[in-house]
Amino acid sequence: MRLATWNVNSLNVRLEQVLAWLSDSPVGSSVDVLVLQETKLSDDLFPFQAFTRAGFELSFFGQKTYNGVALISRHPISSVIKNMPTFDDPMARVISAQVLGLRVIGAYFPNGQDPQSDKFVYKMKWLSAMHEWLTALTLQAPPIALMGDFNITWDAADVWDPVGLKDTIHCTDEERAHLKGLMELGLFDAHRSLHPEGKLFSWWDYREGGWPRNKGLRIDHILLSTGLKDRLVACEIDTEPRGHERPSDHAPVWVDLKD
DNA sequence: ATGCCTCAGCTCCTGAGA
Repeated sequence: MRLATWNVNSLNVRLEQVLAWLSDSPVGSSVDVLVLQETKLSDDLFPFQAFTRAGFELSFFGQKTYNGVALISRHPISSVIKNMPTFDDPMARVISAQVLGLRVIGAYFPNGQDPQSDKFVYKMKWLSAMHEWLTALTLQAPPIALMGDFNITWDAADVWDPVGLKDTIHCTDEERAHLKGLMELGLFDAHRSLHPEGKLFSWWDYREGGWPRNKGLRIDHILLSTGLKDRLVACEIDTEPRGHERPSDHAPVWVDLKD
């Protein structure tokens, strides 16, 4: 089973790339469940039929201009939850469903903008809410895959310039404490567990030649229940789409789990 | 340089992203 996450930075702009990735690319054509972030589309404008015609089941939850998430599956999905039941959020950031025996969660964590800003305060509250919700979920039976754009690096190994970017957004101790706090719930970072050397990135700034110079961050993650550890066989970042014409600034991240 | 790109929209500039 292959699960993937991709922040597409506007599904309106990236629709053809997403469909082509799912149908033709070596990685995407084997994806069973894909979660998207930053679709930036209200539900009435979501290109629902483009996916159903291609044979997918899906659920989506969005708003105009900002945020917006979707869960796209080649298998039946059930028990869809939009946002976190315990957190009244005006922004469309979380979608989850039961699929292939897993609770798959696609999440667009807040950016936070600047550690001194109100948006950072919101990010911290949102992270506390995620911890609270996952505490309840992990007490229930199914294994969990929490995937998405976390907007947090784990440590220096996820940062192209850890000295220059020390204590900037995505790299503060406060954000990282929240991220590591999720591991107390029995989750682990699939990518790091297979790539302990780090320095592999999932996002590159559009500015300053971020992509050609490999000046990136690893902020898109797949966290799995520890019970899935024996089934994990691969976790990779598919950098190929980042080199497309009009690319998203994020690359897809995927895991393979044994049946 | 509080910028550098890219995207959306109360759209030809501005706010936000990360």
